Amino acid sequence: MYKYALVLTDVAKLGTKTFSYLIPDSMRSDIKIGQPVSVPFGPKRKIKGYIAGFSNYLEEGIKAKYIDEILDTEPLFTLEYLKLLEWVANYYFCDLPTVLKTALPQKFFEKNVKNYRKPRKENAALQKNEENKEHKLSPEQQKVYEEIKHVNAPNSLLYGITGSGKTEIYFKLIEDTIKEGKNVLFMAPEIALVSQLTMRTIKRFGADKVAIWHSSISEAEKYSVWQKLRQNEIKILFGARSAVFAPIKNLGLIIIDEEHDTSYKQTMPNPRYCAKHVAKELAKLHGAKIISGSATPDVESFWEAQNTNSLFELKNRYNNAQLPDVSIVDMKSERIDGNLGIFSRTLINRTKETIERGEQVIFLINRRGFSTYTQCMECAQVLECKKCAIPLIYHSQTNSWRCHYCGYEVKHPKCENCGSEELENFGTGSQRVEEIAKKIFEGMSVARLDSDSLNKKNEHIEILQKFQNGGINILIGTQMIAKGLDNPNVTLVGVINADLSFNLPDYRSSERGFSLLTQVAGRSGRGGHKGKVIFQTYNPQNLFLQKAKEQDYISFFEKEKELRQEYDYPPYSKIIRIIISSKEEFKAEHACLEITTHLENYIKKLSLDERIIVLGPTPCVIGKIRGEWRYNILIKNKLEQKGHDTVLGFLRKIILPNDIKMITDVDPSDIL
DNA sequence: AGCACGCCGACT
DNA sequence: GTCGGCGTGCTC
Repeated sequence: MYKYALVLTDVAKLGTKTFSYLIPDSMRSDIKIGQPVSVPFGPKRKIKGYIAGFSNYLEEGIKAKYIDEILDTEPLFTLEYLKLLEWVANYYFCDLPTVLKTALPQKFFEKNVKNYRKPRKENAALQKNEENKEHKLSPEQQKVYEEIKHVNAPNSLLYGITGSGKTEIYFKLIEDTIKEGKNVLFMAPEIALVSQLTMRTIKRFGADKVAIWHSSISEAEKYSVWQKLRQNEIKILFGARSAVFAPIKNLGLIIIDEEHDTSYKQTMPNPRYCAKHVAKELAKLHGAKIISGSATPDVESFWEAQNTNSLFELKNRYNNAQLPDVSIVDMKSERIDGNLGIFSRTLINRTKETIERGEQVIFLINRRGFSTYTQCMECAQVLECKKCAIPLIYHSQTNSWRCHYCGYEVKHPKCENCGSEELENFGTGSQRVEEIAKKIFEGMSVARLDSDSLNKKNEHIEILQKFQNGGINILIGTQMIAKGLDNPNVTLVGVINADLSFNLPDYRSSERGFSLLTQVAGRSGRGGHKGKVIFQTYNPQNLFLQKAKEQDYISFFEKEKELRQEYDYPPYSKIIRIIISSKEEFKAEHACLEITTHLENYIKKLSLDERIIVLGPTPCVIGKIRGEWRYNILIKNKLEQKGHDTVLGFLRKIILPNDIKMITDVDPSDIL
């Protein structure tokens, strides 16, 4: 019997600390990990906390108080669950309360601590099993399914070209898992895809014991799902990245669809976790299997799958549909011939022909807004956000200039340098493409879909539905439309500026560019008719653009692998990025330099400097955000866990003045 | 986060 | 001389 309980308080900013409280004799037999308790805190406060462990020892100089009350005898989470969250906190360098806040429904943190198990009315019953016909796998699908089924590796990667029918294989595996009496977690990178998959699954298996979990689900709903999961009332949980934290019982299978997608990594607030990585830990806890799938896998995932014999491949499109023909149009020669517009003659003609045949067209433009920058015509100064070191983007809908980072907006800007109002918009954003397309393709129905068209609640869905029903001839969109859109009537995809995707100063920009272009190309020709894809470019010799044209992932991978190895990038190292920021530029720079020097010495002393490479300090590519100047250090760790522990151990000792901030991003998705 | 303690300006 | 400003620091 333990004397003390370790209580995790839900008071913010308390760090990783748990507080030790004496357990009153009356509670000793009931108390369990995961129970919410009320404890005295400070001179006159009582706060809520959760039991996170037990101990018989007390640190010196601390006098323990007694736990006040157990608020609910039923624990909210298990010890295993807590271990998973602790792993996240340790690996991603943040504190446990922060992880808890991300993982548990907000309702658990409400001040009013009573009434945990309010009975909730059932949600409007989802429609049941409509069709119950046989779902036959193609011989290729069947073969891959059986291979995956019998492989011993805990994580398998299903690499299958766009339209090859990965989902049918998932379904088959889900069926088997449920037959074994185990439950399934099915993740997709974003909410729209989660909904699509859920619908498809419900049609197939019925709505019984299916639930959804992502950031747009209401807190009340999350709470209700949480309770059902704990009662083992859910068989399949669909969700975006935050669903890895759902307390699924008896988990047998985790599916990670579109596994290349960077949305699996949380970039913004702590914990900056990657759901794919957390899923591996989760799977270990349950002895569950993971199946990840993509047409353009993450280079690291593919590498790992190759090296662990857990790679499975679908080489053909389902129903013998063919991959589209991809061609590259050189916009430089288009200019030489006197066409200064954003559409090449080829793209214009193909578009008209396609629509005349009654088929549909997609234009991809990887930039929202009207233009990409605005310049002073007197002194050539580019209009920038005062708080962020990035150009302001003109938006024609609101007739204003906006910062895509901090949301700052001006209606009547003047040149920062000379005060002139003679400003001109350069470059191409989705709104400009829309405006020009409406002129060129007069009489055809043109619509735009990007995150700016999400303002009105259902506009997004309405546009998509209209497009699916054939009511829109040409759909213009940002990368949003490259994901999952399955319209068999689309036979032409035009990429307005294919270079944009490759030009970011980031080690993964080739991967992202290749993946975006391949994914969007995959939207073309999914039905009976062969599709066509046109990449417009000013840089037709770009190697990765060529690979995207060939739609040859393997060859892309081989080339990219060489580059990664040469420069010690993942998968040949793991990256930890440290961002130091401050309102004063010199403070950020100075602190960053100091940390770099100390870190380098520390690593040298341990004789690890061959295997842990410290780069920096350098100003971040985006040098200022919301008035904070940013410097960064990049650490390439070739020692796996040991290197990771060494670096984080060092970072834990750093204490900074409070006008200087430090962000640690483990396995960053970008380094901008 | 709260709520204390603490050390400097305008009031009965 | 005291009431109160919110800066910093601690809470098992």
